Amino acid sequence: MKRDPDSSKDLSAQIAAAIRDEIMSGKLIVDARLPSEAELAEHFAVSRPTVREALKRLAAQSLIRTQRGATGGAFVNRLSFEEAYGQQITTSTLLLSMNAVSFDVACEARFALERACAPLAAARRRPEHLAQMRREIARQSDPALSDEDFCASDVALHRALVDGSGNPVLSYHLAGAVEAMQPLMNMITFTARSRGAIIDLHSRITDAIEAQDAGSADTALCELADYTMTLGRDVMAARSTRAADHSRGTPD
Amino acid sequence: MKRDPDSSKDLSAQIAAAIRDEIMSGKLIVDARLPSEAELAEHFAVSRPTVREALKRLAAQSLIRTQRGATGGAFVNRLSFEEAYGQQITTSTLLLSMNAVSFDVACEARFALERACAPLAAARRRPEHLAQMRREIARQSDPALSDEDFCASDVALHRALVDGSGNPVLSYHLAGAVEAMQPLMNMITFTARSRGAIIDLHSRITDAIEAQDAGSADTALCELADYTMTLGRDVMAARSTRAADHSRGTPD
DNA sequence: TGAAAATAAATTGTCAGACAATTAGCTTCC
DNA sequence: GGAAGCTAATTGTCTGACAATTTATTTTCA
Repeated sequence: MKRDPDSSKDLSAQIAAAIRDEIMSGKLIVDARLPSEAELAEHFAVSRPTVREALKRLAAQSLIRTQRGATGGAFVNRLSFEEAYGQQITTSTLLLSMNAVSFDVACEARFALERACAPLAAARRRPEHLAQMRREIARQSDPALSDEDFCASDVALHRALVDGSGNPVLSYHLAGAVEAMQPLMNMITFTARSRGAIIDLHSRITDAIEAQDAGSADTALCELADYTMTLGRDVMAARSTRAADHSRGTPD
Repeated sequence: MKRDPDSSKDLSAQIAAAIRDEIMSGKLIVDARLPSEAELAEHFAVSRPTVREALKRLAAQSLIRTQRGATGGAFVNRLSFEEAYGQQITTSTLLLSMNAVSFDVACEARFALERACAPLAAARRRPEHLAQMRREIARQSDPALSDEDFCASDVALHRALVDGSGNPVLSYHLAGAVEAMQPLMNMITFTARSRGAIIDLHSRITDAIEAQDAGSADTALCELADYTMTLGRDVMAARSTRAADHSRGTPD
């Protein structure tokens, strides 16, 4: 375990990288205990605060966990699916919001991936997945629901569909794609008519999944993708029209 | 910007969470400068080392970057696709290696997602994507190539295919799925025969993408998925047979 | 006057040492 | 035997200091 001496990075970054390599290469296995902070400080010839900064970097990625007390220390953490979901969602959401990713591109990616899950979900969905989807459809049918909650329910329904594939790795990869769309969807104002259309498509998808009819599910998903993109384009068009009006001095 | 007072987490984790919320909610926009460490320490009523640990946590997730000097400080970082790829790959690789995910499950997820890219790639692939794929096929045809390099080239080919979809968000989501398979693929010993079969399928896929024939590309991808899973199952079978022999005391 | 050089100021990076809080294990006492 | 207390190890946090780096300002000199 050695840090790169002629690196331009911070000491704490170098040390974090050295330990990360040990973990990713399998030299440090799950639940293995790292040397104490004092020992690491001595080993790398740095001070304890510097070691601590390095450890916090690793903790931020859920690579280690720490425990106080006599038998405490830093331990290699088994990255759980839950933690991985969380990181996936954080990264995906920021990537989309910070890079001016167009609604169309994000939507295309999301539905392309979701369509990949549909056949598996149709084959393997279990009663709880169907129940979850029906529950969300019921929620969405409440006209008192705010646009934001409508989007949240939309996300929940789609995650249930993805989970129906019975492949946790697939669920993990899709988590970011589905959740990161929520902020973009929140820009849309859902009229009673558009809600009705979406709920109708959600019902068709759920019915198809229940009937294990992958073809119908795919068709409905494609229609939903088209419809969602249309809504997105309408918002963009309205926005640019308003901006143009503003620049010409037209009142609101 | 306030930290949760009755949280069981570390102070540095609470502060990191508070700042992360500000970034994710958009209150701190890209390139905005955070208060200096001394100011943050005063604001949160903690010491500077604690603030620094919090900032390192955020830096580990590429949420901020720091700069020394008079006009330096911590700035909200625009999460680039490159950085997001990296985090995606790290997380995916660890998730698979630490959770005893079966080869089949990981493989199924990967090919399901990749099949979702194929139609888009067939429609939009550009010459550089085809060239990259051909180049990797040529590399793979060299019998002197080690198994590890063969896998690396395999990953490179599939990433070129994914990038051919022309959707960077899709490429981002697939990066983890494709790259994280590499350690699992490395467990397989590729015979000349299996290499030939794989290269043949790679060629068919590339030809189909070049001909913009999404159907043929999908068929070849499915065959490749089946073949890869067969190889994986053979390895597992051989391994369990050997283990059983060992437990009965049979010599190697 | 203009440009180069020196200086000052602000900020992060690093260090040393200390004490608090927590936890496991051991010891002592009943 | 069990409960209470003590001890040791370890992480969590604080204080204060100095080094390194970068920008802005001032001074100096041609």
